[in-house]
Amino acid sequence: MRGHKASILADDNLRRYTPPSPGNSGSTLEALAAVTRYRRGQEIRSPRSPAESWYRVVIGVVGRCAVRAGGRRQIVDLLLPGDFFFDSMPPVDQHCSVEAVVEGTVVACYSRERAERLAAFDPDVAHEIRDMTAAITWRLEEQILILGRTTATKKIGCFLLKMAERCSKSETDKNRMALPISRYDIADHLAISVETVSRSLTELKQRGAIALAGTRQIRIVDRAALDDED
Amino acid sequence: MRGHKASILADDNLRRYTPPSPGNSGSTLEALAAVTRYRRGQEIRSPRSPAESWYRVVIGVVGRCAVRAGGRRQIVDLLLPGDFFFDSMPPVDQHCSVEAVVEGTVVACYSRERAERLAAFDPDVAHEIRDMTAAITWRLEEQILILGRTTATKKIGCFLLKMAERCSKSETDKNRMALPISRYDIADHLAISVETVSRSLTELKQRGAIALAGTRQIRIVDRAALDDED
DNA sequence: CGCTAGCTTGAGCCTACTCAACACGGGTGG
DNA sequence: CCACCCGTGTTGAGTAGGCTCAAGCTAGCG
Repeated sequence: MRGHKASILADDNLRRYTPPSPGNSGSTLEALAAVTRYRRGQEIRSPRSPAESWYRVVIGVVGRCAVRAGGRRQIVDLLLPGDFFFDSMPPVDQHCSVEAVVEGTVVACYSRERAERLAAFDPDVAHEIRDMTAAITWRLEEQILILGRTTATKKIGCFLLKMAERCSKSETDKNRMALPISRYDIADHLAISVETVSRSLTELKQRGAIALAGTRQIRIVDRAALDDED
Repeated sequence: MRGHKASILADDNLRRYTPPSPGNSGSTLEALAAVTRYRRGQEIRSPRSPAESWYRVVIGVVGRCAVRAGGRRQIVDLLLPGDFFFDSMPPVDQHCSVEAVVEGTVVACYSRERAERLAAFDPDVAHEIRDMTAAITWRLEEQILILGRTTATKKIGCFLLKMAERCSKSETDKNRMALPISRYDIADHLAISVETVSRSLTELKQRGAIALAGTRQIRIVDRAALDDED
């Protein structure tokens, strides 16, 4: 994106699909990053300070969840390696948490206060921060569009396309994907029941839109059948 | 928000719909604002340049819509006076637009490029921009939580609470609200049919959760019955 | 070997969508 | 003025899709 200058927040060592930007010596902000490994289901918190922090997923999957009073969980935002997220202010009425969705998830944590101080000096850092908040907004809007679909099968199809897009960045086959999360997590993400997730997948398989190898290996056969509009 | 210092982007002059006067020795960014009035359903575009812009709703309601192939419209984000929004990159597969939802909507438009240049000099402006993007993120997440509700009545109830919160800022009665949009727009916002919107409202009325005076005047009677969790 | 977690499939019920009809109000034109 | 139309809102009947409850199935693991 911002070509010539090295990305300060996204260290090449940690980020997988970062645009090549060498020559970055003495990155101030990266030195502040605290990289932590989490077990599945473990809550993600700032290890150094309870204040607001910025995070970036390095390995695995992170879910920003809201737990309703009835015990139902909803994964508001699903974060893959390279994605940024913030400590969110908890909503007034429902409990909100951030947790690792897969085992061995690795997250880099930055101090928000110091990052903002750095941004005040370096306009490029400020611009980069805006880019990454734009990415957050973009993900959320896509999620709203998915949730607005009429049937569960369309939601699943759209979700699979989006996940394939995000999972297979800079990979050979954009139609092959190792689904990183369980059916239960998909259900909580799309606000449908697990049984319906399973039924929709088998329906898509029988319709010839996708092909399954095991439960997690998914190959997209007919893209048009997946984003099939109303 | 930011205490003693006056907000630069949200100047009271713009709230009163004052066209920017050239040579104004006041706020730099305010002078860049182009304030335009829109008819209902009219698409909102930058009047001065096709480049990316920042907008703020002054009067009325703005909807950021996605139109599917089947003709179904979805209002991804609903913006009330004081809310900011950006030109969004159109999604690849579905057409996206920004339009005035009520007649006589007034929108202030800023040059993104010049605002960013100003932000590079003034850290307070930069912080303010971050605050306003955080507000966008916050709205979208709330919308996802609403769409994740199980039944249409719960969606409507949650939506009413959110709207009452946003409509009656700095007003006397937080339980009384003049609903600014039609049932059809609510339906497109919550991804349910118009008939279901109407049915849910009558159900809430009969249940004693709300009281209706006409079709748009709504009084919230029992808040607990509206955000009733699963 | 039994246990558990993840996944699938079936049966019945309930919700929301669709189609349809009707009520109401504000316009416009005869 | 009334007649009419159109946009909005409400209500009803029938249908389709998703949820719940329940059972079974597989794989990994102590």
